[in-house]
Amino acid sequence: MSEHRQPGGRPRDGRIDGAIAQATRELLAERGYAGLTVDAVAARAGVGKAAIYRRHATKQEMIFAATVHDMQEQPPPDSGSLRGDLAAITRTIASQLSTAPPDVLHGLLSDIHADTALGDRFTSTFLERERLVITEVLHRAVARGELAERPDTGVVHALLLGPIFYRLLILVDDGEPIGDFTAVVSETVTAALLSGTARP
Amino acid sequence: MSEHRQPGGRPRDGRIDGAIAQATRELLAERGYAGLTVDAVAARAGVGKAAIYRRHATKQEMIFAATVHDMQEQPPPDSGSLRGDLAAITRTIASQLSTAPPDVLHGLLSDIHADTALGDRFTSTFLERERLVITEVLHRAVARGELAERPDTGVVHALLLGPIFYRLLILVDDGEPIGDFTAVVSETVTAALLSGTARP
Amino acid sequence: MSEHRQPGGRPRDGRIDGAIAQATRELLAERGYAGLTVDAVAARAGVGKAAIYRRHATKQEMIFAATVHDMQEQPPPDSGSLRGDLAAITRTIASQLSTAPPDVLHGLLSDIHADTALGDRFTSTFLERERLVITEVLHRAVARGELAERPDTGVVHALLLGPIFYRLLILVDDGEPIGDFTAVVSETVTAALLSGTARP
Amino acid sequence: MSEHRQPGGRPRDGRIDGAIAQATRELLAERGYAGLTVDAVAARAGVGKAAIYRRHATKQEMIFAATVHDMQEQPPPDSGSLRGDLAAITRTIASQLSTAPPDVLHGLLSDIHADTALGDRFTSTFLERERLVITEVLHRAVARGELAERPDTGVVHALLLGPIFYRLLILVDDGEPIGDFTAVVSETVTAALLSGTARP
DNA sequence: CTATAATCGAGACGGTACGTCCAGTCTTCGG
DNA sequence: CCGAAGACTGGACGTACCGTCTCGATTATAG
Repeated sequence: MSEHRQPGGRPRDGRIDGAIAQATRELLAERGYAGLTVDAVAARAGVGKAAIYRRHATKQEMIFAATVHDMQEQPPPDSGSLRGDLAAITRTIASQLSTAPPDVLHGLLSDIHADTALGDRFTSTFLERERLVITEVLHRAVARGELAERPDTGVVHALLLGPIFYRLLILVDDGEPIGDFTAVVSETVTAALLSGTARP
Repeated sequence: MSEHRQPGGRPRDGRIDGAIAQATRELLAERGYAGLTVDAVAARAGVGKAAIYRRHATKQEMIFAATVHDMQEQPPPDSGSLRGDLAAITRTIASQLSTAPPDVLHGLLSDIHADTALGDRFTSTFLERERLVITEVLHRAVARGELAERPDTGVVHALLLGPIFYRLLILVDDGEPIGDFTAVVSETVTAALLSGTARP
Repeated sequence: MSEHRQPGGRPRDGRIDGAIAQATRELLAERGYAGLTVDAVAARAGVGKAAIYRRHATKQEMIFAATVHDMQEQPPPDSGSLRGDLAAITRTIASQLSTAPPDVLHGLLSDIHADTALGDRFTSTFLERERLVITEVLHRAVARGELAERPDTGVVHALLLGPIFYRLLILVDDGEPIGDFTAVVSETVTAALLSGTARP
Repeated sequence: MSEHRQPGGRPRDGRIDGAIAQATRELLAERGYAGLTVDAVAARAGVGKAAIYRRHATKQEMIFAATVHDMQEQPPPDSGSLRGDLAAITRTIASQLSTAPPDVLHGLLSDIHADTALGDRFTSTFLERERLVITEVLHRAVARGELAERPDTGVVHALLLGPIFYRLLILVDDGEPIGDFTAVVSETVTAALLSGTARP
């Protein structure tokens, strides 16, 4: 859904992309994922449906673009210790996951798993990037001498982010502040790694 | 959606409930969550749509009933140690989550979070039961003297089941056998609890 | 159900109106009034149901539009005598009523009397026009000097068209050719008017 | 739909027939022909649906029985003249047609023409009886010497009853009292017959 | 300065599914 | 067997929404 025109013809109006994204986010907040219709987005954005479909192949792509647009994970600055690096990662993920309501994230995940193309985009945009971040942090720990060998990235990935997802997307209405929880998670995984427990 | 019959009138045909549930499961497997239609379920089950809607208010309720029908978690038999109990829990959950394809579970979670009524049923049917299981296991560990005080159930809940969900529903296509992974998870959480790391 | 387009938007495809009307007429002929379904009309016309409901609020409106589309009665050319004018009217009505099978006309009348909006449209489209035709013909007769005063239009209306309706829609399967009968009717009414019998 | 029980088993409760008929008539008056449902009739009559279908093969038969149950035309007492006899017939028919609202009669006619079995019953119950009445009256007139030969019954039938139907079922909302109109009709037909106009 | 070409809002199009409503049948219980 | 109650199949209804297409009007670059 990009790279599409060389000269000739009227250029796309850049403001429209923003209007679509904003209308999408507003309507998701107002009516929920299931209640979102493309017609409503077009109306709210003051835009024709064709303008939307010229930019996004499906409704799901549109939502994807509008909600996760800039979630591009970067490895955290080296904090000097594995403990600090993992804590930074959990905090970042937790705050990103908190920006959208749970029903939107579930809807998105559902559509992602129903559509191969979107699934691949999701994997390469997020999961792959998360893997890289974790691999980098583990690499630092090995270089520092904190870890004797590099643990399996996939295991750490699930161990570290799984509880955050579960807490935010499944349990949802726990009263406790999420900050305390992320600290427990990173601390637990750090301890497991340092003690060699989390070795498959 | 239950207990609504006093005498008089033809009783519901119990076989129909089963036929609907089975047709739903078959079609979910064949066509995926998004491809499931109520008409197709009715046709496959050899049943009128009215019979379905007499039992389930919406398509989502029908799927919910058909897929999670008997997933009623029981506390595992006392294995004699916290380590053994937690390992049993992760194995059970992992095997239950593996029975349905990921797109079905995501679809269901999505619908659950889009519908308060369904969400409440989900919470009380599953999450609450999982909480009870975990609370019971932690209670045993305290009684045994393995733990000095009872940790927060919610934290352990997310710490234990989160990675399983993440691994099965988000990462999905990891080559490794899931059994090894569940062992790592339960081992990690056990270690954290015994060492007192997972205290909020 | 008309005059609703200012610029903007794709214009209605005029061919679709025709396709709907024709499919409706064909299916009425093939399956009868009771056997007509909107889905079948859409399928036969190669058209979506939405296109039908964009044009007609209900199935009945669709049938109404398809069957009585162009039945717009005009006063017959002045034949020079009341007798000739009335004969022309009965012939016209009889031939129009013969174009649709009786079950269609009864179904339509039934629906018309069940729905005020449709009833008003029917009245203004047909009955009013028939009244005008008859009034005009009676006016000519007065002008010619055939009649001393103008008889009540409603009485003549029922006296002239009632027998035709009854014969075609109620008795139905009389062997005699309808042409002979219309002649008798117009002759009878003419005689009654000229002799002053039909004066209330 | 009759003649069906010799000994054995519980006898039919005769009061039920009446309750069904009355509930049908009430609901027709309240909700119109199109709004009548069998369930509603059963509920109003305090009766099971089976009791209705044990007595009437279809909803239409039920309505037929409830509305036209006793409309059994008898030849009017000999008034001494064709004029008087025809006037009696039109008055009787007009008063019978006025007992049910027009939408009910149209609905019934529509269903009658959609269903051969009902159509035959209608024909033999009403049309045939009307024919007999008219034939008898014409016979009297011939015997009296008022008419030289017996006119075609079918023609007189349509000529006499057609205007009444048209006036009551099609035009409907004419302000004039129907009594005046029936007089005009019978007078017109009488004159036509006596003068020999209505000869095919 | 005109021609070409892609854009825009608006909204109609085919298709598909939803959830509702009845008709007519069947099944239970009790009388 | 009759009766009330109510579940059953089957199938149409009218609504909603998706993704596509068409219209007339705009707005750039290319010639």
